[in-house]
Amino acid sequence: MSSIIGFEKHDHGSCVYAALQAADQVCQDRSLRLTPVRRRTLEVLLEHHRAMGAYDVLERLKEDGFGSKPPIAYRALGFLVEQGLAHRVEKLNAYIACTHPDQDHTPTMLICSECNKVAEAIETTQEKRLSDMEQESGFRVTSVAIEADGICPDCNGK
Amino acid sequence: MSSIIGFEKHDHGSCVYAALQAADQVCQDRSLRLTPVRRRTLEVLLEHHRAMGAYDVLERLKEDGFGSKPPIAYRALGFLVEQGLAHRVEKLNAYIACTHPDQDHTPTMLICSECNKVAEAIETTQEKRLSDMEQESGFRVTSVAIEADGICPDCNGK
DNA sequence: CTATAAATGTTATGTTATAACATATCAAGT
DNA sequence: ACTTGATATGTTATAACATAACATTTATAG
Repeated sequence: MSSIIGFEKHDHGSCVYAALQAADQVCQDRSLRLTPVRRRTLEVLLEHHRAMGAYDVLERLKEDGFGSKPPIAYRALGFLVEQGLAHRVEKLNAYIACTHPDQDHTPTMLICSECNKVAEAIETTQEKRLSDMEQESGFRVTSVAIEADGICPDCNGK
Repeated sequence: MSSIIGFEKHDHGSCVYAALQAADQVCQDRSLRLTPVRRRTLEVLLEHHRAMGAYDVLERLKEDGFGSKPPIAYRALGFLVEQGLAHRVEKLNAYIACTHPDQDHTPTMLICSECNKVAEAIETTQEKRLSDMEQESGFRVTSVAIEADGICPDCNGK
């Protein structure tokens, strides 16, 4: 059983349902509000295992009668990302629903440069590394970026 | 001895000199031309261990009498990145000189969200991982993105 | 000394993102 | 219920990042 969700066939209906359930739970637990825009934004992202640009999301929201200006989408996406319900895919300047929002994790994104599909790998153990996942999923890696945000020693000292 | 270059004090003059030397070597080896714009672009990036936006680089190039339109900078940066002489920092939409252009490597970028300084960690062994580097460098990680480009199994099959 | 390829340069435009401010909605305390 | 303070939504305007398409120049091989 692979820990990589996105490439192989799966019951997408329940995949979506579970994600929305998880989102409700997360918000309840944290006393946050999964408002209509936010929920809709997540639904839109959940439709396919692809990253979507903020403007594409916005387009969809606009169709549904929500606001039509960039901040509408950026704020909803920002909320979802903050809460771990979605991830930002830096290499694509795009956003994707998280496939396992319950666990705290470092997302590892496998981005197909042909079809643009994106799968998210779960680091089940500390030992798992990309080459293993490559084996496991049949994804052929051409380049990797690892980027950590944080506070450097100098700034830490202050 | 740490494998992370950027945060701690070092002889920056020789650091720059070495990088330019390496660049000359790389281009010679590959029959590529380190033209004036390209070399100057690298020099500009090498001035500090920070990522620079393409437009900031462009500003500098313009001052030196090179072309003043975005493609000038993007092309030079693209060349440097392709040849492994610089890296693109996805989280910042910015570029930084590589601190060890000789070795083929997966860059791991440590980005300080306070001062914007960026250090590049070398994965000396397969075993090294971020938590170790954190220990070693005093960099406190708040979030990590691991992103792999490649070809997914579906596209691979075709 | 050409012919060809590579690199540089420009114009124009496309894409992604945020600051700043106005309005509406919610939730807690009275 | 009513006010208040916080949170969320919405708008305008603009900033920041990036590339397509084409013209011109410069290097290099024949």
